[in-house]
Amino acid sequence: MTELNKDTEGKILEAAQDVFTEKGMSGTRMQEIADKAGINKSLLHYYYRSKEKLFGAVFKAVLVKFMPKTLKVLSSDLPLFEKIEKFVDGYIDIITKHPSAPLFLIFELHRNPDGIAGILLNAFKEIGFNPVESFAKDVKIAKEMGLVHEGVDSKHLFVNMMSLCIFPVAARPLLQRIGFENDKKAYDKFLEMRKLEVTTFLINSIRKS
Amino acid sequence: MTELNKDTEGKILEAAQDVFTEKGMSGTRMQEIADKAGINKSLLHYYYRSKEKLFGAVFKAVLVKFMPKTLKVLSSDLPLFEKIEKFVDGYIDIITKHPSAPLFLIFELHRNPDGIAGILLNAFKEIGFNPVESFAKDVKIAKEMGLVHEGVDSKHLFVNMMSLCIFPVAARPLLQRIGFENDKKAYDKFLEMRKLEVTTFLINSIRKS
DNA sequence: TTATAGTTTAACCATTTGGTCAAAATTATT
DNA sequence: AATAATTTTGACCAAATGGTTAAACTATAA
Repeated sequence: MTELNKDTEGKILEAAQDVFTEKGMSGTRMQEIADKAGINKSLLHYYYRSKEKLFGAVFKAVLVKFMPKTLKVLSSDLPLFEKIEKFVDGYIDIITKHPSAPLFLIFELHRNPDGIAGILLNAFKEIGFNPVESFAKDVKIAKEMGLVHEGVDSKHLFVNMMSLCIFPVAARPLLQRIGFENDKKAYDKFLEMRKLEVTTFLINSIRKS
Repeated sequence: MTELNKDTEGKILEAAQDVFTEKGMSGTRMQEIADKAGINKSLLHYYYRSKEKLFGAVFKAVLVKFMPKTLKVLSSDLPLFEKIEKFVDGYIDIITKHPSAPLFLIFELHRNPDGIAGILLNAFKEIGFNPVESFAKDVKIAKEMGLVHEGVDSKHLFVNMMSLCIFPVAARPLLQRIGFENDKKAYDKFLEMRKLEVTTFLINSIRKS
């Protein structure tokens, strides 16, 4: 629990977030959430009518935790290289703090794509901002300024950036074992270094000259 | 079903693979596997004693499908750049053919890291080959030949390569929607192009001169 | 043909699980 | 203080689920 004094509804949502992001929708038991929140199982249904409703609330909450910071960077008018740097830095930070969140989002999206992707797309519509399109503009400008190769494809670049940030955290249980002898601290350090590594890696591969 | 005539045990394993990789351990119902295999639920327990045993068989089968091809490339004595090219090409191919497999592996590994990673590590031990270490040697040689920058870190490079191959397939339900208007063919094409894109992207970022 | 071993099925069982409900406890209102 | 509204609990329920078992079916060999 982040805060000590919280109303029941908040305590439930927080506990639910822990369990849902860790075990996914189908792996989560309402009883476990209740235990973690230190309350009776019936209370879950009192505040959130059903498991699905509670799941929806959690999913939204996780999105809200992730989107604002990252969108702020992406929608800023920083030049491309700085934007990449800021994004990578902030993104690796935030998913390191919530390591099970991205895998949770991806897995549940895979399970029920249309039902869940709707939430995301609506969020984009509401703020009238699509990160992919916005990124394409940035790349175009950088090309016109002669900073990046003409051959650079903005969509590939965007996907590359996301991949390089998310995958090493999502696949940590695997990677930490096959490449770091399961040394937690070593992997933490590795992730910290990745901020610079990924940034220079990305920029090196697109920079002209 | 790939083959028409299969013994019951094979039919079960194939159906189980479909359902498990799609929905994960906790989201899978034994009944659904039985239905998909066209047999009685009791038969599942006749051939594989329990759900966990069946899950274990599936997990191993998925590993076996992935490992050999990729390990063959990684353990070959091709020079670094060609090795990267061959690996990326083959890997994107195979995970495009089994799109839910990598997410399945990662998710289940996240759920029960020690229990499951053991299988993997044992597989490596058996063949006396660790892809990460082997890759480190290749990079070292390429450095000595003056082909790549001194600053290149082999572990980052390896993780980058895996990330760039796996994530775009694993997160397809999300990416296809936010960047490709949910156009399946467009995303297929995007993935196909990624083979070249990722290869040049990786090599550009490490090549000297 | 008949005995035998292996395969498949239907009926059942025990437990788990999401969910309900009425009563108790607590808090707010008059 | 008395009453009403809200919150919390424990007991309970129906459906789902992994698993068992005995019987039926099939193929094989003597």
